[in-house]
Amino acid sequence: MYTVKHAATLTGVPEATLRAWERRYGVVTPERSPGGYRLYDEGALRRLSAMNALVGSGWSPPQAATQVIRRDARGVAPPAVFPAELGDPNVLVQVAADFDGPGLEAILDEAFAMSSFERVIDGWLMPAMQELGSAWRDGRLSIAAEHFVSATVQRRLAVAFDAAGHAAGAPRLVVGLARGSRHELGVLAFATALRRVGLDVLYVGGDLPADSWVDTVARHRPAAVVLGVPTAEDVPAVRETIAALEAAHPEVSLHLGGGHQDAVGGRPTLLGHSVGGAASALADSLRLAS
Amino acid sequence: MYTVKHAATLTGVPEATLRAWERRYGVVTPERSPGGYRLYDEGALRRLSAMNALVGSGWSPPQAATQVIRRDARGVAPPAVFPAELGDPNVLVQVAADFDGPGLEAILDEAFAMSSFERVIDGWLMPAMQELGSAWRDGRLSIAAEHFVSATVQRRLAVAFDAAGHAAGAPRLVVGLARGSRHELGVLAFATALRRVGLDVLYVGGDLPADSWVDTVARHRPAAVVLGVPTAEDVPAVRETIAALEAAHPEVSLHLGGGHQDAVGGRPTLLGHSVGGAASALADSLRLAS
DNA sequence: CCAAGATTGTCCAGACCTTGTTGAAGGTTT
DNA sequence: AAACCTTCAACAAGGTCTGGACAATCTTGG
Repeated sequence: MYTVKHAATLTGVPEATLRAWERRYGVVTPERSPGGYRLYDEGALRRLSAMNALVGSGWSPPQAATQVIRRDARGVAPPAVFPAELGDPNVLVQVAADFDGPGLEAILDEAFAMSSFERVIDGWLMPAMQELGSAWRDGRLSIAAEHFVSATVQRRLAVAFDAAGHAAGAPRLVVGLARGSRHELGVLAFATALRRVGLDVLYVGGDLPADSWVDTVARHRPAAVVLGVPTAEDVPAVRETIAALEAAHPEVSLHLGGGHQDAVGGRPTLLGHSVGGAASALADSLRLAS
Repeated sequence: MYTVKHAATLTGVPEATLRAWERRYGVVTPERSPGGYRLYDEGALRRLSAMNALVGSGWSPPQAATQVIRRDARGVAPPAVFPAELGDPNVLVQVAADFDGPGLEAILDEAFAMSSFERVIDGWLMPAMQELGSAWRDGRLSIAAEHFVSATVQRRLAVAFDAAGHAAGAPRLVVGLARGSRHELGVLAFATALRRVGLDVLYVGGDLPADSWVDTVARHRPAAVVLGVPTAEDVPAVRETIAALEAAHPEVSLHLGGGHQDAVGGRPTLLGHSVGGAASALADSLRLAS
């Protein structure tokens, strides 16, 4: 149990505001000590952080409070809370089960308000999508539910990618997936992170045949190419694409990302599994090279 | 719920005008906060946007208002907005050839500023995408270029879909593609148009197997199901999905859209090839039925 | 074609609402 | 005693309310 001051530092909301939110919107009703001191528990803190995140991303306070209360009443825990800790990846599974569109939007708002884009992707979104995938494999979730969430998340990432804007004059990269490969989510997140470190990213999407990769590289002369390897089934097509690119453009530097990057082998650099880290490392190496 | 200022920025209509339209023509009657502040919901915003579009294309305000009100009350489609000159569909082919990202963004901005969403889709975007496809078939364009443009356009549509918002309480629809079907562009545009006529749209994306369609319908009991048939290859999977749905949920009404809707046959309603017209016709029939 | 009248977007003033924050007066904890 | 907490009142900014007013524009009758 935490006192007001403690709660204020943990949530980042000033004490007075904490009390005002309680009085005006009833977003929490903390226990009281024998002497009348507020005592916040973890749940209260979670709600306050959630409210703070929503308000921070533009929701009006009463709206944010209603949202937080409504969701809490239904037992869906908000994703993120404390400074260091991003939330439980399972929340996505729960909104997915309910096909709760507005709830999903709120959760994404909260999550992205909570921390940097890169941290949210690495620390929460990708694990949560993993969890979603295994919920589907376990039969806890229909594929339609998984689809619904993926589609919404991908739309959100698309917005982020567009918002990250163009960087003319910076080293150029071509980013996408090999023929047959369609799980764009991770590679789109990575493309966004690359834009955010100031690179000029050409995103070609999924399912691009090897000879098209060759054409694209011939035409744009990128400083580097990034291929996603989201599933084990993608490995052969990725190898094929790499072979074609190495034959036609031996000078271009190849990089692999995604869950099955290690299974590919060969010369390409492996980017690892941290979107943020990989993006800045790649930017550094390209800037050094140029 | 949005305050006046928010509503003004979202609809592009100045606050004072918003109030005047309410006072003079009663085009909306927003809820009020306890303190008397106007609170606009999604439906109000849609009506205001519609009115703004009509006024912008030359209608007198009272006419526009009665039109908007009548459509909302009876589910009747708004008349076609003025024949504003939409651009040459070939421009897309040209930016595609150059992989000109910023240029493409600019073209899309311009197009969507030109007229209503529906008109831009029907009168420009879909023809332009057709043109793009045939440029690729003729070898005038690499598949990578086609990909690049499709991916960008789809992101733009995703943003529009999210911006169209939720309509709680309205008839619900499930919209998506059958197993193996992956050309989401048209169906996503249609889903957006459906939201814009005030329906509660659950968009499930592409590549959804027949039994998942059945599950989704069982869970959400939509008033109608919309399946896209973008290519001739999709026909068998669409038939399979229809058969499964008719077996499990004979009461739900099925609708087909997309370029190859005619090839499917059977009982489902054909939506035709105009996004705007089909959306309001569908809204009309659902509202009559309920 | 012009003048009278209606319409429409915009603006204004003074009152009221919303919300984060501050302060005073006093109780609690250690 | 020092540090912390309580409530309640009040405040400053920023936003919004109403109702009227006004210039520009459109419509209408002559």
